Amino acid sequence: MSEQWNKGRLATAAVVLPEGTTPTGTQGRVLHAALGLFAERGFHGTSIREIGAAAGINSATLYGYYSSKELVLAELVLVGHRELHRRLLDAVDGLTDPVEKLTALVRTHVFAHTDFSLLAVVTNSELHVLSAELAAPALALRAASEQLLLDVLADGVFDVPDARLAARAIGGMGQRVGNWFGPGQDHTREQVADAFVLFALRLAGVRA
Amino acid sequence: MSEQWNKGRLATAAVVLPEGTTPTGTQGRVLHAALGLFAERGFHGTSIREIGAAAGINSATLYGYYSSKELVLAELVLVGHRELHRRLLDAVDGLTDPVEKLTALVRTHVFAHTDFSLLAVVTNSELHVLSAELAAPALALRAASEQLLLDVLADGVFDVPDARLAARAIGGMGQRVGNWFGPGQDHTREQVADAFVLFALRLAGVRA
DNA sequence: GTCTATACGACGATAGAC
DNA sequence: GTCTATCGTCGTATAGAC
Repeated sequence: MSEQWNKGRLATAAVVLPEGTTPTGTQGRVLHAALGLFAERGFHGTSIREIGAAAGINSATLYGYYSSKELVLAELVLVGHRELHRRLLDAVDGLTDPVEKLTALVRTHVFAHTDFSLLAVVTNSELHVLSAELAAPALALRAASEQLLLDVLADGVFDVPDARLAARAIGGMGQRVGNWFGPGQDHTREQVADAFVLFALRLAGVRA
Repeated sequence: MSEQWNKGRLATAAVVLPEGTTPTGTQGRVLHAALGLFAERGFHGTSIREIGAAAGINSATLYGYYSSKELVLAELVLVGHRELHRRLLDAVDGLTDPVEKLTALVRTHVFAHTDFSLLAVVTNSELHVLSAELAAPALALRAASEQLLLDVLADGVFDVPDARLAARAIGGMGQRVGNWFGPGQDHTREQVADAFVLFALRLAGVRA
């Protein structure tokens, strides 16, 4: 499912959620509506009435699916973190060579941020709104994803002054992709991924 | 001026603004209060009453200094962009060697994000709230700062597949520093800057 | 400059009919 | 499942006294 949207803190991008693992029907429309609005205006900048209108239902009907606005955000944030973590796990599954692993992780990270840029923005920039209890599952997934990169970088094959700083640098450059990648921009997702893989390998001291 | 603060989307950091170029007295307290609250809860998550309380004045008194909440944010966003741009200009002033220029830019960029992490976070993540008119001056400064990096990277000495993608990558890794750097973390600002300079040089194809 | 008091619209959420 | 109607609260901003 997709829809064009006009944003503000990000490039124009389609409102897309991972398929198969997210609700369909009215509940799915609610999630998509909330995703677009949260990405554009932020959680506190979006009202329950606006979400309802964008989903084609009355705001009161929303409460049949989610008992608070915060729970809508919690679901989006969890979906985003789950999708990224699942993809990263799949990407390194079966690989043994550290360079191949780093390549796969960066490539996958970039694609997650190009293919689901709105979800990435919401997931990264609105998580802080959630209560500690609601944020916890997402934070655990985030820590696990970071550890995946950290383990690869600490493998010994690479030449970095500090694996944690290298992980922060690589993670940061990938995370920002969600803020600028979009249709009105002249690089393909593959070009970005290829370039960022090269950057990450060089950054980690791999000589081509 | 500084004060401890407890956040959520960023590490614990002091509420600091550049000195000399920002208001003092009550107006200064308003700006500092707003900076801490906007960083922690976001613009829409912060009320005029909370800003007043944190500044030690009644919310109505605020309107003697700023005629709307949006104008408070606009000033912070402008201060942040102005400070970064000024520092970047100073950093490369007089330099001719491209490698030295890139080194100075990255180092300065990192320091701006370690020394004014709250301002960096607000500046980068709440700018989208402003109307086009109020955002314009900050966006112009941002474009100028990006161009500074782009010009250096396009100098010919470096080996990158695409200077714009390299600039995005370097900018992204630096920008994220504001979200995790803080007192409760075991790297000094110099360690971060040294590491990120090395990363940026390698990324740009400079062999050490 | 700073306060108290207040206007008034928008907010999240609920009750109850269909 | 979805609606209309509404509750109580909190939002930004202003008026006017001191």
